[in-house]
Amino acid sequence: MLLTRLADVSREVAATSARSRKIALLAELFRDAEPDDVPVVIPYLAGRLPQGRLGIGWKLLGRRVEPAAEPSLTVREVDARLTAIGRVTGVGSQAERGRLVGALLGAATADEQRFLLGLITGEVRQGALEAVAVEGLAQATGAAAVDVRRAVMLAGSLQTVAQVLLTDGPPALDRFRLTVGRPVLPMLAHTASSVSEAVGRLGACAVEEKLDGIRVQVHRDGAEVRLYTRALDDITDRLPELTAAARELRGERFVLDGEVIALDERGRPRSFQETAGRVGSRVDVATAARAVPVSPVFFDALSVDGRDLLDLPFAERHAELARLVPEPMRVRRTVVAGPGDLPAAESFLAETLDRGHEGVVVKALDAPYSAGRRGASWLKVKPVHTLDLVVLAAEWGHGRRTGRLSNLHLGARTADGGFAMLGKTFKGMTDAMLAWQTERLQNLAVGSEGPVVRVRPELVVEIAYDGLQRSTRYPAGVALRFARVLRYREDKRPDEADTVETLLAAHPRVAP
DNA sequence: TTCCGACAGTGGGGTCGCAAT
DNA sequence: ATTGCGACCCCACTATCGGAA
Repeated sequence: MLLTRLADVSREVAATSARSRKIALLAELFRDAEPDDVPVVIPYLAGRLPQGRLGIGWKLLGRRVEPAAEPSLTVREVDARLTAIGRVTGVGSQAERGRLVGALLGAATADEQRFLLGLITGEVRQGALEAVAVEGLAQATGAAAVDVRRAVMLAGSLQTVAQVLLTDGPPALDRFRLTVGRPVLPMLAHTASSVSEAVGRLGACAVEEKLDGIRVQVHRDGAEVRLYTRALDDITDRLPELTAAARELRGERFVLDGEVIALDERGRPRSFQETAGRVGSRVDVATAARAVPVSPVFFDALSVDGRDLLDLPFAERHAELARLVPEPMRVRRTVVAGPGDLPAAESFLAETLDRGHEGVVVKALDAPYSAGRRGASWLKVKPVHTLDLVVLAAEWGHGRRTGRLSNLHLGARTADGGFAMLGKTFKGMTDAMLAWQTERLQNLAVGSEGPVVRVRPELVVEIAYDGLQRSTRYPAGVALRFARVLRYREDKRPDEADTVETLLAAHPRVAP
């Protein structure tokens, strides 16, 4: 199949807003793909490269390449050339990758270039990614969409499911079962604004500590242990203490879901930055492990001794977990019968925060494990802080925000009467707010550097954030975590905005 | 007819490791 | 030795479509 066909379909998918039409367009393309093209065509139309990331970003792609006049590239040729680019390493590799990718783009028409650039940078922006591709695949093969989706979650990969499905037909989907050693996409949580809202929605539920660490899926089959991240990257080699812990558990074969976190001598959580730095260290693991030891904390069991537990209610899965894993290695929790038990749930949240953790996850006791989905049966609750800050600058947006001033630079007042930048945010704005702030900020503009428009510090905005973190980038030595706009405060003058001093006083453990 | 779940898009800060400077 | 870049951790929120209620 020619690449130009994919570029055309992608453009058509982007041009239609109807999801059903996007699905139909993808289905038609998948039906036409030859078996050998399938492993490439399916991931491409789901917006991903089958070989994952190639070490090529915007900087290496910055130079414009003269497009070819006529399409000639086949998808298999493109795939082969990208695989070759991904294999280039060592001294001079950046220049060589740049040269190879330039040559590839030179063989592509303007339309094909747009499509390839989107794929390589991971930004296809066609309003259709994996979920729509799954539906398209189902439509192309006559399989039920739910069955295809389930197979993808269990295989952890759309591509392998697509190949089996297109070669052997819908009955072959039965082959995809939870297998020890093969990671499953983890279940995710929605957000609730309070424990009472969460318990009100779920009824009988478990209220569990939410630890600020890194999600980990642990597979053990006899002596063999494997560890996977939320995106299913294999991180076994980086966390020897987790492998050892898994070997000490009583079961021989299991799959557990949990969090890995660095704790101090008193058992209090260290900062997320320390945990993430440790889990990210992969060259000198022994040294990193001595400096920042980590602990596993489990909260779910997906498979035990050959039994697939995914469809069991959470209460039963947890009973299996409790049989297998001793209490210190399980997440702290309390079980409540419903809204009548609200005080117990709320005091559990308060105690959890006292212990230094970030909040709780409220989980329905009767819910199955919805692999790969943000099921409504897990609700996280975290305290939200707010500040009134001053807009120091704004950046022009991309995509659907093109032509709008989008990303705000936020400052708090300093002792000397100036402002210290604490971070940026693009979150929380409605289309109406974007239009309003674009107009308003342009009237306050005093200059610009690249995409950044500096403004007179006159506009006050109320910001929600999850906490402070240490920063080497910002002048106060701290940055806001997950900042988002709540509303503009036109009733406030900039000299009424919050100060760095009060912010640091509110977060004494983070203050430099 | 209205409501709501699921998706895609739009980016944020930090850290590590590798290659370039 | 330092800097720049890309990959991945963590993540919130709005707009939209289309099926559920």
